[in-house]
Amino acid sequence: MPRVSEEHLAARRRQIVEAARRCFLREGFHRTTMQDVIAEAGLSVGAVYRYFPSKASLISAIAEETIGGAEEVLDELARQDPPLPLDKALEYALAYMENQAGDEGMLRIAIQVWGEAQRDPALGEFAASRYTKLRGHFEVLVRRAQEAGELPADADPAAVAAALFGLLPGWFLQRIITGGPDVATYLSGVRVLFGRQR
Amino acid sequence: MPRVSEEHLAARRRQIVEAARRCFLREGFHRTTMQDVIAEAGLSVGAVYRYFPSKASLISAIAEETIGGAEEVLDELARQDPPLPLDKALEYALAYMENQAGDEGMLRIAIQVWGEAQRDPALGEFAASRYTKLRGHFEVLVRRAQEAGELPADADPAAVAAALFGLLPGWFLQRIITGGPDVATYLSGVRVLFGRQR
DNA sequence: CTCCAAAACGAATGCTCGTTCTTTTATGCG
DNA sequence: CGCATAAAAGAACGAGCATTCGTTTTGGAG
Repeated sequence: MPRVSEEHLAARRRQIVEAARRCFLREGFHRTTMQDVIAEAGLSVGAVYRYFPSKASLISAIAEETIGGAEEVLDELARQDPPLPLDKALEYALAYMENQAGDEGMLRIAIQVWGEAQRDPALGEFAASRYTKLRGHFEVLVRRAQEAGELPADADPAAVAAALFGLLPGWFLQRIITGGPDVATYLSGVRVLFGRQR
Repeated sequence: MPRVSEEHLAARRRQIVEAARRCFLREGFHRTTMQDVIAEAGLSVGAVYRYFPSKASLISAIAEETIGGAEEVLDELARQDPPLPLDKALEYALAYMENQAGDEGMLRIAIQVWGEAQRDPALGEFAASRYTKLRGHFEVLVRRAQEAGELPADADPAAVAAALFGLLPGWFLQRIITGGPDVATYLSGVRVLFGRQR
């Protein structure tokens, strides 16, 4: 099997990442063994190690997928023209979160990444930069809301973005840990706090 | 050393828990070994296993401490008379969080507990019930705010409480992962979203 | 059709770690 | 003062794990 097509290589890689995702979802990073991932992928030790030199590299790949999904959504959100009012934007973002909060969703993995990021410096830096970028998308929205007169012009966009952004993990943590409120209920609570139109 | 005093037993237990806390903070649950905790406590294997029958039980004890700290604060918050306006209450709660968000703080451990709670059913149920209780304290505050006319009487107190509560992890996650905004900045953003007085 | 290198395989390795268990120490009571 | 016993010690065990590496398979170039 020499020099196989690029597509073949990419497909194998996906096959392994998907297997890892299922395993990590089921058992968490530390309880899933390489053997678990290998068996789930239906491959051999050697095959998997050809694509990922270590378990940590597999975890990184999964972290990338997790954050990448949210990034796509928030990126599109920030691009909407005309810009969505902030509460609609929040609704849009939370709709994605609700999708990913189930047993199969990426958010359970995101929570594990946070834990891991605290002790794996490489993952820590990666997470820091990507989450900062994520928040940046909200900052764009806030600026546009200011231009539209929806928010006071003298407000600090970064601060408002941080508050809005915080409402996302604020929701799905409660959802995943406590079985908390659904998005509609949560949003109704947010809107009450927001005064009225915002 | 038979039948030693209650205080001695309690002190030994604390000694072990404190050692574990330091280790877990430094290396996370999975990278700290029992040997690490034992060495940090300056005790022997046998001594530690007399107080905690397993590593999981040590993790549970730490989880208890972590959540217990927040519980005390929010409990007191809900009892304040006259009740604090919601933004002041948030400020109060966030002040505690800021205290615990540093390298030595319990919030880093809380994040690990979330990951663990997803795969250890006992810890999962424990976290679910305790976090629900935590949110309940905010619900009390919301009801009182409604009585004071600070919020519309027809709002769902549980929903508003969830939104407020979500702002806490929303802050310290950003802080710990991305080095995010300090509490004052975050609060300023929250207040902008809140319209004005709320 | 041949041949070779890339790809896949999987047995073996070596280490780490949680836990057990036997032995030693030390305390308070009689 | 010494005995009974709780507490502490720490050597040893055994399972589980990530990773290595020598071997086998296989696709495609010539």
